[in-house]
Amino acid sequence: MPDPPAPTEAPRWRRRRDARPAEITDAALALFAQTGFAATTVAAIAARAGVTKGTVYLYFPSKEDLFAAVVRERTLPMIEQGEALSAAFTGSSSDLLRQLFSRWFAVLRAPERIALPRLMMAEGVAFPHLTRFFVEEIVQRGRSLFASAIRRGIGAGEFREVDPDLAARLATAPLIYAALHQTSYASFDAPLDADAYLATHIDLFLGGLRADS
Amino acid sequence: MPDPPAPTEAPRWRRRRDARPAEITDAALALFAQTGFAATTVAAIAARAGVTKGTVYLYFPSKEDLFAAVVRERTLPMIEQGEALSAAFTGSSSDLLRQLFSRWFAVLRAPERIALPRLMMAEGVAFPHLTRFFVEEIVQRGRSLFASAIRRGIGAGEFREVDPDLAARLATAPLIYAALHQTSYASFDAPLDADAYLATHIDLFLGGLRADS
DNA sequence: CACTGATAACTGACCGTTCAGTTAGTAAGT
DNA sequence: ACTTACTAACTGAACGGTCAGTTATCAGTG
Repeated sequence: MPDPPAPTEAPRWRRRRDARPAEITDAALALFAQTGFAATTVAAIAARAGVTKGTVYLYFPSKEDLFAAVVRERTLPMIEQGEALSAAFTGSSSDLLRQLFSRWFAVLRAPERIALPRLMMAEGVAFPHLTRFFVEEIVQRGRSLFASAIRRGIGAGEFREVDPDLAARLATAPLIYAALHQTSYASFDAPLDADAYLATHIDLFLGGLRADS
Repeated sequence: MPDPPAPTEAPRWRRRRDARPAEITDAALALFAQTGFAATTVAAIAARAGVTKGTVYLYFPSKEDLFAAVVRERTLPMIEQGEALSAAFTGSSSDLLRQLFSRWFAVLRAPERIALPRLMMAEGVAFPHLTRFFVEEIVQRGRSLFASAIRRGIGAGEFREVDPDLAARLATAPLIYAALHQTSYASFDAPLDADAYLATHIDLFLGGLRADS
């Protein structure tokens, strides 16, 4: 005869309404980062979050909305952190840029952090609303951070007269590109000494920006 | 009574064995560039090429092989062209770099050209074989092009002593990133003056590389 | 030049599978 | 006993890939 459930047996599941959304977005981020949006199934996200597919749809109306929630949740803090650093900084503009470079690069090199920019770049075409949000709230604000630092340096006579927006784009591109490269190509490419890369970038960039010659 | 087929009536289709593969890869590139690999259906590619799905499978064993064919066909010529330019160049290393920057950027900014790097970055994880090919035959060879020019400049005392490979990565990143940005974000971002961007990059980069101070 | 197979390029209907999203019912919590 | 978080089985649509049949083309024949 079949055993009756032992009294110590754990329940098949628990009701944890408050914890679910974060667990689901965590799982979604991890899987999106690994395999992309289209190639990740909702069932797989659910499984990783320890629930079933139906539960995902209790908290998020669609796979796309889940994606949007992940992007909003996981990218904004990064920007806000940078803005706080910048606002509080009192040293030279070169040093501020050095700080920004290092912090950003450290963050971006984490596979789960660069994943969202990569996803937006790769599969964003299908989600114009989300892309608009991402560009306005992340890309532009991130760039402004660097542009302000450069403008500050020009004002102080520390840097040459250059267009701060262009210079900011040029400052950030190698950081972002290297992070993208790392997740996509690194395993087939020659190894990259990330610290040396960053140091050389800072060196060349600040060298090109310096007010002399 | 039914009309007999008029003698001038065009046949429903033509047998054009030689032309098909190129027509199919053309159509595939256009659609992959627009919507990505996963989101593009073989039927849509076939329709754009003026055939039906079955025909696509007469020429390419699978959708993935079709993708591989597109990548191989459309990226290699770009590299070979750059290598030819570099080999024939006789001026200063700064001028060679200026040339390489301009040529590459012009090519990369064409939406259909940057599409493949973007696709490899975005969906390459699913195709390790293809990614290896792409990295070894395109990414590395492209970088070597710039590294050689930089090494040449260092040898001639024109540039500072820097790691040529790192510098080459830093030289190309802004070009590639801007091209990626253009196809993904540009319609939601502030407009970018591409010529000024390129000029500023050349200016800052060569400024940072110059052998003095 | 007209006719006639023979050949292979091409079609289109079909199949098996996968997956986003739905829902009727079950069990945890109170 | 009542509410609701959660499950699991289901649906309908889409897609990659296949294949039996159709038709354009052409060499060979008279």
